[in-house]
Formats: sequence, C-alpha cells, structure tokens
Amino acid sequence: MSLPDRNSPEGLDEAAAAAKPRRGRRAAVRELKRELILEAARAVFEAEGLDGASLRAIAARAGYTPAALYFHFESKEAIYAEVLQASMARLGRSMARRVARARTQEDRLRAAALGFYAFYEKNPRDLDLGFYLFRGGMKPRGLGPERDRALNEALAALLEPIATAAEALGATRAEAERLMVECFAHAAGLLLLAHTGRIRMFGASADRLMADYVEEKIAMLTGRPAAR
Amino acid sequence: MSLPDRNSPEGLDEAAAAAKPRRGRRAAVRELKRELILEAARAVFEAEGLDGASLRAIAARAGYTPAALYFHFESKEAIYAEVLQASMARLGRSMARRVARARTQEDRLRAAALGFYAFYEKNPRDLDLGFYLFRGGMKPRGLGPERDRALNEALAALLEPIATAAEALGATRAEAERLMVECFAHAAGLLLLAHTGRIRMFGASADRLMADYVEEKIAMLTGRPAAR
Amino acid sequence: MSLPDRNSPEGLDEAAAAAKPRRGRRAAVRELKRELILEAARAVFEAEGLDGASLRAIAARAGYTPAALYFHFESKEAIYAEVLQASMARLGRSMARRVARARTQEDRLRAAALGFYAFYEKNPRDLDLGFYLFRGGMKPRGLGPERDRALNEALAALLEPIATAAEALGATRAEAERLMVECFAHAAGLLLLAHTGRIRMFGASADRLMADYVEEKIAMLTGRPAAR
Amino acid sequence: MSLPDRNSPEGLDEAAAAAKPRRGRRAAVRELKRELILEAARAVFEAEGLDGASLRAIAARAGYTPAALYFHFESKEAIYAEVLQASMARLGRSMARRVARARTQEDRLRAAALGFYAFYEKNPRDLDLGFYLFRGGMKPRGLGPERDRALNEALAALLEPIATAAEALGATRAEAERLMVECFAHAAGLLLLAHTGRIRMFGASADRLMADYVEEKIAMLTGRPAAR
DNA sequence: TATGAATGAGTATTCATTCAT
DNA sequence: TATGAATGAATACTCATTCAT
Repeated sequence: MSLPDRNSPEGLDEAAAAAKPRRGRRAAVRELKRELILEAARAVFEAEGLDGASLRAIAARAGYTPAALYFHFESKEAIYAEVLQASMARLGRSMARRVARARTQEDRLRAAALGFYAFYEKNPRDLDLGFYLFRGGMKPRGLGPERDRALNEALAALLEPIATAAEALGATRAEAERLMVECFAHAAGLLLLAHTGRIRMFGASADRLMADYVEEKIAMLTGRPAAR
Repeated sequence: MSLPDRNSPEGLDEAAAAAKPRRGRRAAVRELKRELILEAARAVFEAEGLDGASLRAIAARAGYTPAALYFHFESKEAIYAEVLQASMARLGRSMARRVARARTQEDRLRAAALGFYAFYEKNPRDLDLGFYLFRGGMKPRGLGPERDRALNEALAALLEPIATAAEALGATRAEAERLMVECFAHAAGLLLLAHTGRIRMFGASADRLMADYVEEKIAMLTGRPAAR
Repeated sequence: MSLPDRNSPEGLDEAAAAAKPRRGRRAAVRELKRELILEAARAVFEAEGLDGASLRAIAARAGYTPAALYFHFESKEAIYAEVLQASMARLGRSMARRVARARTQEDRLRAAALGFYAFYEKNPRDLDLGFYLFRGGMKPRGLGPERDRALNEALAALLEPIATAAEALGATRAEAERLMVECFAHAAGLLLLAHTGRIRMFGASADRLMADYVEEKIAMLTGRPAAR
Repeated sequence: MSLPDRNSPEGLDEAAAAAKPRRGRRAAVRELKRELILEAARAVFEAEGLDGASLRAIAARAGYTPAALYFHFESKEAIYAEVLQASMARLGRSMARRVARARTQEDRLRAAALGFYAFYEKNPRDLDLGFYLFRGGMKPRGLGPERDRALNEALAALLEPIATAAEALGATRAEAERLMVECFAHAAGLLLLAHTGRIRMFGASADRLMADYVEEKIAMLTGRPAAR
C-alpha cells in the first residue's frame, strides 16, 4: 500500500508538484544528470587516463555538448576528481563490508588488507583510475593542490581499517601503521604487476602472493608460524 | 703510400673517403647525433612524461628542428623506447656491479634485490621513465606491441640475478622465481609510494622498509630468524 | 486588524493586491529591477567595454541569471544603449547646472564648453562608455542603426548649450555652431589623450589646455586678447 | 640585355642556386610571405578591430591554415603590433615627404601639423588601426606592455617634426612641445568626429577646421593676425 | 518573472607529422 | 641530413541566446 500522507515535504499536493516540481525533485533530477555524466566520464577516463581523455569524448558519451558539462562541473579536472572520489568511496564500502563480516581479530586484519587488494583486482578500471594517485608527484599539479589534498585524506581514511585491526591484534600504534604501509605497498606493487601483465610473464598468481604476504605478516604479529 | 688492405671492411680509398667519408666514420657520426638526441629526449621525457613531452621540445633541446628527428627515429614512441632501454641498461649494469662485489651468497641476494630498489631510489628520473612499464596496459598501445615485447624481455633479464642468487641459497627454481617476483612487487610498491610522497604521508622510510623486507625473506629462506 | 485605507497609492484592497498587484505597483517594481540591472551593466561595461563585457558578468553582478535579463532587455546591445543614454543624461544635467550658475554671457560659454570637458574628466568611466560613440564607424553596426540615431540626437542636444551661449555673445548661428563643434573636437581630443596617458607622456596638463583653448576662443569672439 | 655577372652575391652559379637557394633568396621568400599575411591581417583588423578579428579569418584571407601563421608570428597580438607599426611608418614617411617639400619655416609647421591630420583623413583604415593607441588605457594591456611601450615611442617620434618646426619659428622647447600636443589633440578630436560621422551631423568640414586651427596657432606664434 | 540546462558556433593555441627544398 | 613551412585534427573553454519549466 502506498502511504501518501507522510509528513515529509514531498507529496501533499500533486497538482502543484506537477506544475512546479519541488526543490527535492529538481535537485534529484540534477543529481541524476550529474551521475550520468560521471558514469560516462568514468568510462572515458578509465580507457584514456586523465590527460588522454577529452571533454568532447566525455560529453559525446553522455549525450551532451561539451559546453553543457560546464553547467555541472567546473573543469575536466573537477570531473576526474569526482570520478576518483566515487571510486574510493566504493572501495571504502567494500572494505567496510568485509571487515564487518569478519568474526575474529585476525580475520579483520585479513579482511582489511586483502579487501584493499581484492577490490582493485576485481575492478581493474578503478585501478586505472586510481593510478592517478600514484602519479600525483610527477607533474606539478594534476588536479590542483586542493583536490590533491582531499584525495590524500580520503586515501589515509581508506587504509585506516588495516591499522585498526593490527592494533586490535596487539600491535602498538607505530607498528600498526608500519604494517598498514607495508600492506599498502605490497598490494600496490602486486596490482601494478598484475595489471600490466608483468606477473603473468613470470607465471605467478598475484592474489595468491598477496594472501601469502598477509599470512606471513599475521604470523609475525601473533608469533605463530605462517601456514604457507 | 696508402695501406689499402687494413682488415676493416671500410677504407680502401682515402681520397674518396675525404669526399664521402667511409661507412664507419659516417655511421659513428650518425650514432653520435642519435645519442645527443636521446640525451635531450631523456631530459624532456623525465620532466614531462610520454604524453606530456612534445617532439618540438625534444628537438629544441637537441638543437634540431622537429622534422630533423625523423631522420633518426621513426616516431616519438620510438624515441621513448630507446630512452627507456638505455635506462634499463644502466640499471642492469648497476645491479651487476653490486652483485659482483658481494662475497657471500646471502649478500648476492641482498645486492640484487636491494640493487633494483636502490637504483630507482637514487635515480628518480629513471623511475619516472620506467613507470611506463607499469602503465603499459592502460592505453591500447603505448609504444606498439613489438617494442613492448622487447621491453618485457629486457625486464626479465634484469631481474634474473635475484632468482639466481636465491637458487644459490638453496631455493628451487620455482621458489627462486617466486621470490624474485615478490621482491620486484614490493620494491615497485614502495617506490611508487615513496616517489609520490604517499609514504611520507605516513611517516615511514621506504628504503628501511625495503631492507627489512629483504631480510625477512632471507631469514625465511635460510631458516634463521630475521634481524629486525 | 488591517488598515485598508492608507493614503498611499497602493493598498485599498490588500487581498487583490496580494494576488495581483495593480499596474502601477507592478510597473514600479519592474522599473526598479531594470535600474538594478543597468547599474550592474554600467560597472561591467565601464570595466570591459562593449565587446569585452559578457552578459554572464552583468547578470552575475546584478544577482541574476543571464536568461533573466532577456525579460528586461532584448539584447546586450540594448542594455549598452540604455546605459549610455543614462550617462549622457547625467552629462546633460551637469552642464545645465553649471550654465544656470553662470552670471555673464561669457561665463555661460565657459560653463558649457568646460562643463562638457570637466564631466568626462571627473567621470572617466562615463568616458569609457562614451567612447563607443567615437568608434561607431569601426564595426558595421554596433548597436543597430536605430539606437545609433537616437544617440546622435541626444548628443546634439547635449552640445546645444555651447552654441546658445556663443550666440548670446554675438555670434551668428553658423559661427556658434562652428565654435560648438570646435570645442567638442578639442575636448574630445584632449580627453582621448589624457585618458590614455598619452598626454602625461608629453608632460602636459589636459584641463589647463582645455581652459586655455576656451579662453582663446572667447577672446576671438569678443575681440579681446586672450589671457594666456 | 641581361647583365648576369654583376658582382652582387646573387647570380654566379645558377645551377647551385636552383638546387639550394641562397640565404638571401630564402629570407626574401619568407619576408614576402610575412608581408602577404600582414596584408591580410591589415584588412581584417581594419574591419573587425583587435578583439573582433579572429586568427582564423586572417589565416583564411591569407590562404593559410591558422596553425601556419604561428610559423611567422607568435600570436595575434604580435601580428597586430606589426600591422600597426607598418601603418605608423607610412604615416612617418608621409609627414617627412610633406615637410621636405616645404620652403619656409611656417610651411614646415603647416606640413607637419596638417600632414598628421591629412594622412589619417585620407587613410581612414589606418585610423581605425591607430585607434588602438587611443584605447590603450581601457583594458589593462592589449598587446602586452613591451609592445605598448614600443608603440608609444614610435608615436612620440612621429609627432616630433611638429615641435621641431615650431622651435624653428622661434618658440621655446616648452612652447613647441605644448603646441605639438595641442595640434595632436585637435587633430585627434577632429578625426574622431569626422571618422564617426559626428561632424557631418553638424554640417562642418573637418579638414577646413583643422587648417584654420593651424593658421590660428601660427598667427599666435608669429604675432600676425590669422587669415580666417 | 526567473531559472537551469542546453546548444552551436566560436576562440587561440598546440601537436605530430609530412614534404619540397 | 636538415630545414622551414604547412597541414589537419585536436584541445579546453567561453559566448549570447533559447526554452521548458
């Protein structure tokens, strides 16, 4: 059954709503259009990278004129930043879900460290996007200092669950952060190799390597021998 | 009197040589010019990346017109590939030197694994160049499939000393290759993070982390506890 | 309780007024909004010129959307024309005030001729605006022929006080008009030079030059030697 | 008859010249092309003004691609500056010719002062171009400060003959410069009015007014009554 | 009356590459 | 070998204007 008369600002007067849509409706439409553009942008950025992608291509794919995008975003870089933020948000949610499902402290660490790796392994287009983070330093400023800062902060927040889980396993804060960085680095390296086919070239399996790496670390942390 | 029967394939007619220098001389001059162009290209590619660099900039820095470069290289990508090969050759020589100096098998492994890392740490511009290897998959074709294959082979040869040292320490070939890949991945990850400032953001020291990683691996290999 | 019978022109029927205000009130509000837009437009046109100014900038400064301006003016040129007319009206009032204060016929001529010059000297932004008049011929049609004609008429009316004063000093109508034109030209030239810094470049003072010019003309007219 | 063996650097070896044209020939061709572009640019700038003209239009009129112009000039502003310089050079030559023909000191002053005016009266397109000089102050920098400075200097040199002639008639340097500025201003004002049709509107003749103005000034300078 | 969204034409400039010389 | 000139396609971005709401 529908419940038309909730006290929410929507509803109440359908005729008026049809004539002049309520704020919420307008904003929703606007948001929807933004999403569609971002969706198109994501595809193009994934395929072409930040520099390689052209606003025209994004606009065309979104069914718009280039000029139209400027009503929704202030520049190509702004679009890229949003696409990247969305990707990181998905990663964050994916990790959180995994950690929430874990029942032991050890599993929580596994979930966090492997979750980071697994997300990018399963979503290689997100990895393509994320590589901007790894190139941040090369060109003076890719997205502008402000957006870069925001992305750095988002990244730090993203990795925190790994450190938190390590602390819960008895590590000091310093040790926990160190382990977090090590896992980040190892995952980044493996993803790099796997993503570019460099690992296949050596007949190795990247996810297996990552899992083993985490087990080794857990073994060191808990004093138990790693099951290899 | 002239000595026409030197063993070299060139020579034979000095008068003609003056008017039209012998093959060898010509080739040497030609090679020299190529080197000068590559030198200029290296500087520009390091600063601007493959996409960011313009042929005009390279030509200008080399003291040439853009059109002139086409007498020496067939395209911008061809130049990049040569610059990259040269960088890898330097890396190879650097690793070989370190390994040669090592006295024990353990040290040979340390030399190889850390040598890879250390070269890029000390020569960040080479790292910038090398990052192409890590992006190989992103753009449909960066340098063309042929050049990509050649680079892959060169990379494999480069890393071989690590596997060789591991075998000398008693690892099977499979284990040795696995360790080689792990070291490669860890080094790549750490370099990535260090290079883009992402590691400073966590207050960690990349070279320390790399050294520790190698010690852990050696300890596992030899059965001794790692000195942490 | 409501007090429906205030003496103001509004009121009388508040219910009706709320639903649909009477013509007068509506028109007044409309006029007010137009003024606010023109005010904003003036600032932008002064700073950027006719071509340089963008409708977006005008709209933004007026607190409107570009599209909204089209409810009040039919084009950018129409706005410019109105801004210019307002500027000329101010000039006219300024000259009239000066002439009214003058006690002798000679002073009336001084007031008119120098008043023209002085207004623009004191209000350089109005001069910027007015320069459109001087560029009228350059672009095929700046504001459209109709608007141009209206501006010409307004200009002629503006300068008339000079001719009137000259006639009062004994000049024939032809001589008076000639003097009017001469003064106009000299003032325009000096303003041009002063306005663009070209006069500073020669170390001269524009207003002094203008005053001297008028004295020379008065001397010729009255047969007295000019006080130089 | 042809005289093939002049001692000039041209000639001598026609075969070689055909194969690889001598420097002078190349430079001449290059200069010719530049001239053709400038010619096209002049037409467009005259018709559209600095802002209104587009590089595309200039290129099209010159029979080139927009990109091709960048081999000859570094920017639109650079082209404009050259066009303007050429116009001023023509003005300078025109004035110099007139002054050279003058036989008395008085005539020299007439020639210089009226020559300035007459050039622009006869070449209204040059006046359009020159109006940039009068708008210099409006927008922060039209051509860039360096080019603006160069143009100012050229203008000062252009007007100098007027001051020189005045000094020859007995004026002090200060008086001569003042007269120079006055003439410049009056001419500028009259040209403005004539050019924009504002003078016709009062039934006056600009060149007559200018001539009379100069006579008045000469009369003042020499103490004789002006022939009006 | 006012808005947000959209358009289509326009801007200067840069690029790798080609080619006659 | 080397150059200067040229091209054509591409770039991000801006503009005045329109229109459904």
